[in-house]
Amino acid sequence: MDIKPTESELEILQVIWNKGQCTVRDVHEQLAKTKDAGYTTTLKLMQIMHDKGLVERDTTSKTHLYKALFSQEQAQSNALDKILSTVFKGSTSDLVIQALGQHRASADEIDAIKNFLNKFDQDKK
Amino acid sequence: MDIKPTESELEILQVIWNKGQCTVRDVHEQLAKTKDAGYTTTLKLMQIMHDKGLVERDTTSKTHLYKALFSQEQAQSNALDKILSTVFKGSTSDLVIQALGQHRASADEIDAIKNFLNKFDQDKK
DNA sequence: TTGCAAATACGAAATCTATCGTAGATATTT
DNA sequence: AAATATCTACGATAGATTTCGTATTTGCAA
Repeated sequence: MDIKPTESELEILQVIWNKGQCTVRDVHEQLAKTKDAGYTTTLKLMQIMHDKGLVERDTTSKTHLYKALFSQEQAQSNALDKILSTVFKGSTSDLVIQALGQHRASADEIDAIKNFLNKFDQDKK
Repeated sequence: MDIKPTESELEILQVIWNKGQCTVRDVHEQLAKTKDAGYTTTLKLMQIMHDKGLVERDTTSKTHLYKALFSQEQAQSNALDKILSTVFKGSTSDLVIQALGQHRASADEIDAIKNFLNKFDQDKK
């Protein structure tokens, strides 16, 4: 998959990832909470996303149902690659440390990370 | 500062961050290593960046000198905020774990992160 | 079945971004 | 001083992205 969602497409994908399955109206109403764009704008974007293969849709009933074909994991991976190379000079540790410093993580989260690091160490041996 | 650098602008900022101070030619020659765009393209972009307030410039001599007004730290912070909200559902630990899993970190880097986490714990008490 | 509401399809305009050509200004070299 | 090289200024274009208006289709209700 060598297709990169645009900014607006990512916004839409977010909604779809959350609900699992969406109509255009679902997406549009969610977006309308923070943004204001017309309904047909959202529709058009979702049609384009379908053309690009970012989503699939079920057209059996009048109101189409969209599902994501582009996974959140893929988006995460792409996003990390990009900011690592553009603003972190490729330093993963810089990124991690800054992320932790900037956004209060809960004790549970910290534990999760520590566990991960320990497991990581073991794998290396 | 509510100005968001574009992709190309970030490429240019990277060069400026590294050198601290740049002429258009400096930037252009650096970019030319990986890309090919005309000199005036780089010039134009840097002029736009100046209009936007992303950089300042010293115009006392014929060849202008550019400095960044938008810091790398700021770019990092923005980038993290953005991908956290768009693709990581706000979960810092997901982001961190994925970053570490995806990009091999050196032992030193891992240590640095562990130290940071420990220090973090202490601060909380 | 007729009319209405809600959905899709589609073209086109409006923006934004990046690229480049050309003109004019400023230094440098011969 | 004249020619040459280098730089900035600036407008115009091309391409990508986003937005929207209008037409058409579909289902439902009166």
